[in-house]
Amino acid sequence: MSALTSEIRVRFAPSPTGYLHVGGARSALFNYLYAKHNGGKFILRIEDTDQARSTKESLKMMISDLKWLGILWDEGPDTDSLIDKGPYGPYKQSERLEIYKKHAEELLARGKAYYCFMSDAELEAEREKIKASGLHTHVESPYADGSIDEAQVRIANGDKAVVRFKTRELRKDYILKDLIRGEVKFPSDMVGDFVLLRSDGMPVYNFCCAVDDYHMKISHILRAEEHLPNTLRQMMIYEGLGWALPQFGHISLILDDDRQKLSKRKGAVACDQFKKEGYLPSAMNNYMALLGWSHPEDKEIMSLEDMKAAFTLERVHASGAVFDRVKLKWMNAQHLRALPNAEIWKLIAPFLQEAGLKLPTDSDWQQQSVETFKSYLEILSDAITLYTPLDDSKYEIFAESDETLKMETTKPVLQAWKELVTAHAKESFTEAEFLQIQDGVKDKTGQKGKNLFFPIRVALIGKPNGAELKILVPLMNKKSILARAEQALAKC
RNA sequence: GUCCCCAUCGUCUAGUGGCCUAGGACACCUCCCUUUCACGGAGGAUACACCGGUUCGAAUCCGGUUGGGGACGCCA
Repeated sequence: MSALTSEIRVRFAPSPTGYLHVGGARSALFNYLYAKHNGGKFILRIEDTDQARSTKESLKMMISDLKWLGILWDEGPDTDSLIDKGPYGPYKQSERLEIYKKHAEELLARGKAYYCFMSDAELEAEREKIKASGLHTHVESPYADGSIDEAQVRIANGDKAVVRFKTRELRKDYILKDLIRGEVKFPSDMVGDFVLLRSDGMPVYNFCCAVDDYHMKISHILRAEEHLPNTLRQMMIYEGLGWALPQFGHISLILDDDRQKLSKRKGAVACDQFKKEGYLPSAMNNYMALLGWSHPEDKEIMSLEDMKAAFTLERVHASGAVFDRVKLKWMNAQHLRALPNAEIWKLIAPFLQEAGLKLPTDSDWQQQSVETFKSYLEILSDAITLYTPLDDSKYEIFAESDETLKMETTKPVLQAWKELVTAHAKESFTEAEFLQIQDGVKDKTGQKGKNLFFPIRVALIGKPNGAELKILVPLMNKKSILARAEQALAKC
């Protein structure tokens, strides 16, 4: 493959140890957008070498979250069967152990790595000693220059050893040309002799990451800034194995209000959580994209397609971004309200059902109700509060109605309201019919403005503020309106 | 502590030496629409961290200071 036609290949490489975090989702998004903008391939690789923490359940959750967001991959485990697809598999690191082993041996043979027999206790003691001395925190292994043959004999006899990369002879600066940060200079002693293979033979992150990126022909590595120091280790591995470096770009971190790395302790950070609260994937993507990237024409509300078309690394910037839930919510409302009413109903229906609300099933009513409540909907779960007053079994008079109920003028208004509704010949009300009754109440009692509307609204939805009465009443029927009027009256 | 990264309104950002008396969005305030609330519309307040250079000219380039963050694992 010539340099001119070389394909853009990027990857998202999560470890399946829990749900998908918004930070991870944003990394996945950027990779995806970069691939799609450039006609390249987006690969999903599973970093499951930490057997203690990786689970199949987590993998399934992760995949379902990615699927929900619509960030789909060209190579990697199939979304349903989890069976790998693509020419550079397997895509799960736990199935690539032979490859890592082979390259570790290569490094060992070249004198770039060594077996280290230090015990946990020895490492701990060494770290304490170094900490006291102040300088850096790298453990110096006494085994760095040991004979490999002798080490292998010890291992054959049952001793446990890790394979470490030897950094101490690499006295130089490594220059990374980061696509987002420009030139970054790492002194080689920034890292100590890091572990390649654990004592049980499982590879460690930096090693399999480098090996896989090479074998999977990854051209661009776009990942979060926290990986910047790892990049030095990976550069050393590439160099040790004589491989050409891919391009790197380190995206800023997503921060919490207190400017620390976003963490689950401060509220929802799992995509799944946002899904459950009723955020739309399109809004999530839109919001995440704008954390560190901007549209060339400053567009704010965008679809995935808009973003694919406009995404370039030149517009990704390097400073951290605070995750603002308020703006996310606003953005969700924008995406939601742009949808047709029937579509919105389909989205809120599961939330209403989950809340146990019994509501009319005819689609005209459903769409009309969406039209009525739309401007109050920010996230799908808001529908529950909005629709609850429409279910007779859930009707209650809220505390915020107290003031209205205490007004002297309220009782006569409610009595007149009840009388006129009773006199109404049909079970349902059109907007005009309601207006007529309302005028009747006005004439009978001489009340207008708040004195008129607040009591009626309380008798309708249990609180003085909310949607416009004339569009609310046509969503209700006579029987329930009357029952509610009784209840409100009883509280006067 | 050591190394690395970052630095424009409260927040997300535009800005790549003159178009900047710094633009947009969220949030906030005022007004309009509306006999409520929400939506929508119009307006307002609010920022180039600091100090030195370079330059005719600096938010933009360079150096330093300060502040914030990240990494220092047989986690990823």
